[in-house]
Parts: sequence; C-alpha cells; structure tokens
Amino acid sequence: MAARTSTSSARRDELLSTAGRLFAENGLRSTTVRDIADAAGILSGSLYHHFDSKESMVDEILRGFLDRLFGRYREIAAADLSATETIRRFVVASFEAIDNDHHAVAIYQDEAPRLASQERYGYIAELNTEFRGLWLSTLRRGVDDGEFRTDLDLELVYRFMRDTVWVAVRWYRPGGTMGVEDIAQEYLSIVLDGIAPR
Amino acid sequence: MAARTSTSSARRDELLSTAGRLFAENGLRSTTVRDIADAAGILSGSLYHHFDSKESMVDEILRGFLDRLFGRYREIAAADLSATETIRRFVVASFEAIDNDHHAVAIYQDEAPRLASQERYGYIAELNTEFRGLWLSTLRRGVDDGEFRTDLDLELVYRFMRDTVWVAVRWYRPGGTMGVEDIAQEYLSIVLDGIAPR
DNA sequence: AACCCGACCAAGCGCTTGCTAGGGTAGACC
DNA sequence: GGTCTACCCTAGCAAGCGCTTGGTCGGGTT
Repeated sequence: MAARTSTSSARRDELLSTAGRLFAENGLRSTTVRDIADAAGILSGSLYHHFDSKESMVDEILRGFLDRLFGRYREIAAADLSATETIRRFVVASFEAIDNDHHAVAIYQDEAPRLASQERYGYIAELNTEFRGLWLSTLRRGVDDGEFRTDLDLELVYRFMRDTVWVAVRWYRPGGTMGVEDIAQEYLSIVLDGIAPR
Repeated sequence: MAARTSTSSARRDELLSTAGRLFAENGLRSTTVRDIADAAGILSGSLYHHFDSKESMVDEILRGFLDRLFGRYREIAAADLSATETIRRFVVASFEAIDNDHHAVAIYQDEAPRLASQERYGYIAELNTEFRGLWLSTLRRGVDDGEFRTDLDLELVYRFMRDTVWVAVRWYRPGGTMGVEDIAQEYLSIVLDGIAPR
C-alpha cells in the first residue's frame, strides 16, 4: 500500500499545510507524526495513506517554496537592471517570500545547514551556490559601475545582507501593522546608503 | 547517587565542552546522551555521575555564556559614551562573544525562541528584554543627539542589527584569515553610514 | 446488486530516547 | 591495611519514535 507520491487532493494539501505550520513552530525533529495527526484530527498511521514518510513531507514543502523563490530570482536577474535596482528587487522578493511562504522559510532558515549535508536534499546546496552567484555578481557589477563603494569586502556584504533578510522570518508575522514592503524599504534605505560611495 | 550540580572538575569541564560542541553542530534534540558519551569515550549512563540531566548541561552552557556577555554589555552601557561609540562597542562585544563562546552562541541562536518559552529558561526571556532595552535606548539617544537619522524606525533598526550580528555565528569560524575585529569594523562601516544623517 | 476506492482506524513492531540502580576499580590519604 | 572518593560499567526500564499491517466504512460507478 504505497502512499501517493505526487498527486494532490484538498485533504492532502490541508495535511501538508498543517505539517508545515508545526514544523515551523516546533522544529522538524521535535514535531512527531503523531503531533501532525493530532492537529489534523486523525491517527498517525493514517498520514501514510497520503505521504510516503515524514521526510517526504518536508521535502515537498521545501521544494515548492524554493521553486517559487528561484523562479522570481531568475526573472529579476534576467531583467537587465542596474546593480542597485537588482539588489533592491532581490531584497523585496525575499521579504515577499517570507510573507507568502512563511512556514517554509522558517523551516529553511532553521534546518537548511543540516539538511543540505544529506544526499536527499542535495538541491539545497546547489541552489545556495546559485543564490550566492546571483548576489555576488550583482555586487561586483555595482562596484564596477561606481554605484557601490570600492573598499567593500563583497563576500562579507553578501553574507550580511542575505542573513539580515532571511532572519527576519523569526520576528515578522504576516498580517501585522507593517507590511513587508515597508520593512523592505526601511532596510534598503539603511543598507543602500551604507554601501554607496561617500 | 545524585550528580554533582555546581562543583567542577577537569573531567566535568571536558564533558561539558564536548556536549556543547555536539549541541552546536547537530542541534539540541538531535544530539543524544549516547552521542555525547561516545564522543567522550564513556557510556551514556556514566554521564549522570557528573550531571543531573541532559537539560542541565544545556542550562549550564547557556548560563555561563550569557553571564559573560551581559557583564560586558552592562560595562559598556555604564561607560557614558556617545551613542555611536556605544553601538560600536556593543557590536564588537557581540562578535567577540561569537569568537569566545562559539558553541554557546550557536546553540542560543538556534534554540533560544523555543527554550525561552519553557519555565526553566525564563532568564532567557528576561535577558532578551534587557538586551532590547540597552540597544533601543542607545539608538534613541543617538537620534536625540543628532548622530542618527530622525526618520528611522528604531525598532526595525534594532532588529536588523541584532540579527545580523548574531547570525554571523553560522558562517564565522574561529581561526580563519579574517579576525572578528575585521568583520565587526566592516559591518560597522556599512551600518553606521547607513543610519547617519545624510 | 456488485464492485471499487479514497480516507481512516486499531493495533502493534522494532528501535531509540533519557535516565536509573547497583556494582566495580584505581589512586589519594590516613 | 583501611577508608574514601572520583570515575566508570553492566544492565535495563518506561516512554516515545517512525512506520506497517489488516481491516472498516461510506460514496460513487457500472
């Protein structure tokens, strides 16, 4: 009795969403299949009618999120904008992802380093490399075009910006008084001034 | 046979250090008492000669780190420096903590939100409040003194700076080519420019 | 009426978890 | 020699873990 692996149904989507919420709130390992089943009002064994394993739930959640995110990134990179504008849109796209895929981002933020070292999640390491390439080449272009300071350690700048954006998932709650656009603009107003030529 | 709870010995310190390393590398929950014992070359039961529980090991590691860190913070806050200089020293002190208490910072960074909600770790929530107070009052003073821009959302600035500094523990490795002072200075050169009046 | 199927339950298997009870040993000190 | 202490082992328990199995039930389909 193999579970269905790629089809979808309303019930299945509902269960995956519940699992995502619990994974994000309590961590991957701390969330048991019984927790998920309880929250859904069924018994733990019944989950295996819909999914192959607990891991395949995680996999499916992360894959969906990363597909959407990188679709957006590649779109921006291909748009042939100035370095400043490209960075600006990268940041905005990231904050929007925090808004749209909040649970997935939280899981990714908490567990990515440990997951990436497993063979099953090899695509995470690949996408991280691509992500870094997109940012670094844009930063370098900005320096060449005179938009950014020449004395910056770009590797460090990349890390600072990347971390600051994604870590916001820890305190940002969708539906608050402050929208993601506001937050993104405030952040950009600090950082873009900070890396601009004096 | 109650384990010793507050005394220390060379062996005990060694075990606590081993535990800290594993907790930081693999996560609190994923690290079993058998893992710790294996790494120390003893059996899991023997750990309980030194410690009451796995949780008490975590507690001891975090308490030691936070005591050192907040000792330093209070020192800086009491030194009556300009807002800019105070922020500068907060940042440097934080990066130094990443250097000195690397494992503890990593644990704290990964697990603090979940730990703080447990009664046992109530002091974490308290210290977070104190931490926020120190930063926010300094930022406000900087605005009043004309050192920082007046159009900033200080709560957001605080969160951005806090996160960026602490999240560096994920990629910083003690003993690399770049010292913590270099990283702190590079970061400050971006942020202090970004929040200075234009 | 006969059949199929998606969704779930009841029960439990094999394993891992944190932790315990009690015993042994080597070295320091008297 | 006797005692004490720090340290570790043997053996195992109760609970919890992910997952499997065989079966139930109601709503379509033919």
